[in-house]
Amino acid sequence: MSPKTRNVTQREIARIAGVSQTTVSMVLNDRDGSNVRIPAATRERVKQAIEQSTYVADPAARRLAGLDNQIMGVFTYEPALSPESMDFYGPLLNGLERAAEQVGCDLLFFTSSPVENGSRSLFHRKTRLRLADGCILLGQQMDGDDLKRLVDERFPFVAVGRRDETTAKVPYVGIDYVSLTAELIERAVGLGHTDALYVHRNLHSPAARDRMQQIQASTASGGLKFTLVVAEDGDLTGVTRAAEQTGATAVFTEDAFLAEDVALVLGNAGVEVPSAISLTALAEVRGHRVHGRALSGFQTPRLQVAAEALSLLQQLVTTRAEEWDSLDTQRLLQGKVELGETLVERMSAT
Amino acid sequence: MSPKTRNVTQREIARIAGVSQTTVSMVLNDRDGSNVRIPAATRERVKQAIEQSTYVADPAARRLAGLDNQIMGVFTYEPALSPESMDFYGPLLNGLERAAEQVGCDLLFFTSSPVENGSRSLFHRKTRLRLADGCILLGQQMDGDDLKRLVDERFPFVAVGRRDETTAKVPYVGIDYVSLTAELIERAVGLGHTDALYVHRNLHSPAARDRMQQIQASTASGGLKFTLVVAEDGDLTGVTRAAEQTGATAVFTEDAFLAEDVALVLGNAGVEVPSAISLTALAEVRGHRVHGRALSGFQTPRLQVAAEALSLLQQLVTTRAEEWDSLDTQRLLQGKVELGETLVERMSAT
DNA sequence: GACCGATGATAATACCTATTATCAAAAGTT
DNA sequence: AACTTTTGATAATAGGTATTATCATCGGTC
Repeated sequence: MSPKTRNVTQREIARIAGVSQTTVSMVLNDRDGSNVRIPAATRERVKQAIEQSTYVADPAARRLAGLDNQIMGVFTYEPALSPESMDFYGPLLNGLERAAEQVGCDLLFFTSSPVENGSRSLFHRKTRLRLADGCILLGQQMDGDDLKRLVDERFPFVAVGRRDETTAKVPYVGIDYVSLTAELIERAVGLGHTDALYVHRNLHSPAARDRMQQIQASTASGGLKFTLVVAEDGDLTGVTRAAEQTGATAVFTEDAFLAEDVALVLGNAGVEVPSAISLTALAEVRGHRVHGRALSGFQTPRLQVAAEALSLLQQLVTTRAEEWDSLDTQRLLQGKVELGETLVERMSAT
Repeated sequence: MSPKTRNVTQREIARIAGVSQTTVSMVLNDRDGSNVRIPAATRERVKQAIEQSTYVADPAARRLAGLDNQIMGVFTYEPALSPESMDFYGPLLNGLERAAEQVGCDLLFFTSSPVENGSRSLFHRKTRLRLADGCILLGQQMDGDDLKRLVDERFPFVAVGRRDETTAKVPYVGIDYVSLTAELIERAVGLGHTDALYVHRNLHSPAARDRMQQIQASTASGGLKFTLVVAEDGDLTGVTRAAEQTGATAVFTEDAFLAEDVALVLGNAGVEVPSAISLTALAEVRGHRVHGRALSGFQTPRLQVAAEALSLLQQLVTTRAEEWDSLDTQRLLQGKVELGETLVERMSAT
C-alpha cells in the first residue's frame, strides 16, 4: 500500500484564507456568475494563500468529479520502445511527445496489458484506460472488437492508420497509400516496365489492402502487370523463380526490410539490382539502402500523423459525444514519392 | 469537458446481485475476517454478476481511496523520444518498458511539464505526479530542489544515475563509473602510456565528477598523467595543441560523441588514430566506431539499470515510508570495459 | 417598516471505492 | 427464558474537487 503522505488540499487553503472549500474551488476555476459571486478582495486573499502554499490539484479527484485531466493514453499492440520496433514506432512516438508537450498533456503508456495469444489486450480486469481522457491506438494489427467496444462506450480514441470497420465509425489518422502506390506504379510504367512482382507478407490491415487493391487494379486495367509472391517466414526462394518465369523487370515489396531481403536473394542468384531488375518498396524508405543506393519508395509524414492524431483526440475529448458526427474524424495525410535510385529505366533488350 | 459515458460501477453490480456496494467491494478484494463474512453462495452470486458485466475498477477512485494503482511516472529533464536522445534514453526506456510489462504496471510520461530556463520542471501547478504510485527520474541534469522536495514529501521515486545530494538521501540506481574509469586508466598504463589528455564537457553531474576524480587521482599518484581540455560548444581546437605541448599519447573523452569529434580533429591535423594517439571514451561505446575501428570504452548495463530502478521503486511503493531506511536504496551496477581497437600500445619511439 | 433584489458565501451533494462501525437475525449456552 | 456469541450484511464515512441549491445580510424602494 502506498504510504500516503498528506498533501495540501483546497480544504487546507480554505482554512488559511478563512473561507470555505467551495470558495477556493470557485477562485481556482475563475467561476463568477449570477449564482456565485466573489469580490476581488476575497479572491485575492485566496490566491495569496494558494501562492504561498505548494497546492496542486489532485488529478484523481478531478477525474472522479468527471473532469478532464490532460492525460492521453497510448496503447500499442506490440512493445513500442524496443530497438526493433523503433523503426516503425520511433517517428510516431517522437511526434506524439512533441505534440503532447505543445498542448500540455501527459502520456500514459499501457505497458501492463497482458499478452494474450500474440498481442496485447486493451480491455482487461485491471485496465487503467479510464484514467486517461482519451487514447491513441498504435500498431499494425489492431483488434476489431477493441475498436467496436471503444466506440460503443463513447470513449474518445484515435487509431493511427486507416481503419475500415463496417461495424462502427472508427476515428483515425492515416496515410494515403492508395495514391502513393498508384503514383509509383505510374512511374514504373513511364520507365518502360510492363511486368512486375509484388512481394508481400499477406497481411490484412487496411493499409495492406489499399496497396494490394492498386496492384490488382493496375494488373486488371492493363497497366503494369503484377505477379504476387507471398513472403512467408522470410522465405524468399520464390522470388527468383517467379522473376524468371514471368520475365518481370521490377519488384515491388510491401516494406523496406522486405526490399533489402529481396535484394540479397536476387544478388545471390546473380541478378543485379537495379540494372537487371528495379526494386521499389511501397512503404517508408528513409535511411534504407540496397547495394549502397537509396531505395525507391515513399516518404511518409509520420511525425505529422502523430501530431494530427493527438490534435483530433483532443477535439474528441472536448466535444460532447453526440456531436462527434459533425467532426472530421477520419483523416488521410498525403505522403511523397521518394524516387530513390533503385527504380530505373527498363533494360532495353532481353 | 469530457463526455462522461456512464460506466459499470460496484453499485450497479450490487443492484444486479441484490447486495450492497460494500459486499461487492469485499468480494472483489477477497476480504474475509471476523468482522466481515460472506458465505460462498453470496460470493459466487456477486462474482457471476461481475463476470457477466464489463466492470473494471475506476483507477481514480482507487487512488482517491489511497490505494496503489500500478502506475509509475517517468520524468525526463529533456525530451526522451526524439531521435537525438535515443542514444542515451533508448536502452533505458526499453528496459523500463520490458520491466513494466513484466511486473504489470503502466508508465505515465510527464511530457507536459513546461520548459523553464532550459529544463523541464517536475513541480508545477498542474502536475499529474500524484496520479502515479511513484516516479522514475531520468536525465543528465537533475534539479536538486526537485529531489529534496520529493524526499521531504515522502513521495516514492528513484533517480537513474548516481546522486550525492547532502541535503537528502536520494534513492538511485546508477553505474559504477569509478572502477570502470580506474580500470581503463590501468590498461592504458599497462600499454606504456604516461601522458594523456582528458577532453570533457565541464559537466557537474555526480557521474562526471566520478570520472574526473579518478583522472585527478591517477595524475596525483604518478599513474597516467592527465592534462585537462574543456570542449566548449564543440570547439576542439585546443586538443591538437595540447597534445603537441604535452606529448600525450592517449586521449580520453567524456563520451563517445566527443571521441568521434576528437578523432576528426586529430585526423585533420595529420595525427593518426590510434597509431599515433590512442583514443578512449569514458562512457558507453556500443555502436561507435572511429576510422572503422571499434571505439574503446565501457559497456554499461543500461537495460538492467532501468529494470533495477523499477524494481526498487516498487519496493518503495509497497513499503511504509518509515521503513525506507532499512532498504538498500542506493545501488550501483557494474559495467564492463570494452577494449575496442582504439586504445593500443604506445608508439615505441618519439 | 415591510417587501424585494442583489450580494457574498456556504452546506449539501455527486463522483467511486475501500474500510470501519454498526446492526439484525440466527444459533448456541446456562 | 434470558443471555451471549456467531453470522451475514449494510450504513456511514473518508478521500479531494466541482457544482447545485440554499441561506443570511444589506441596501434600496414604496
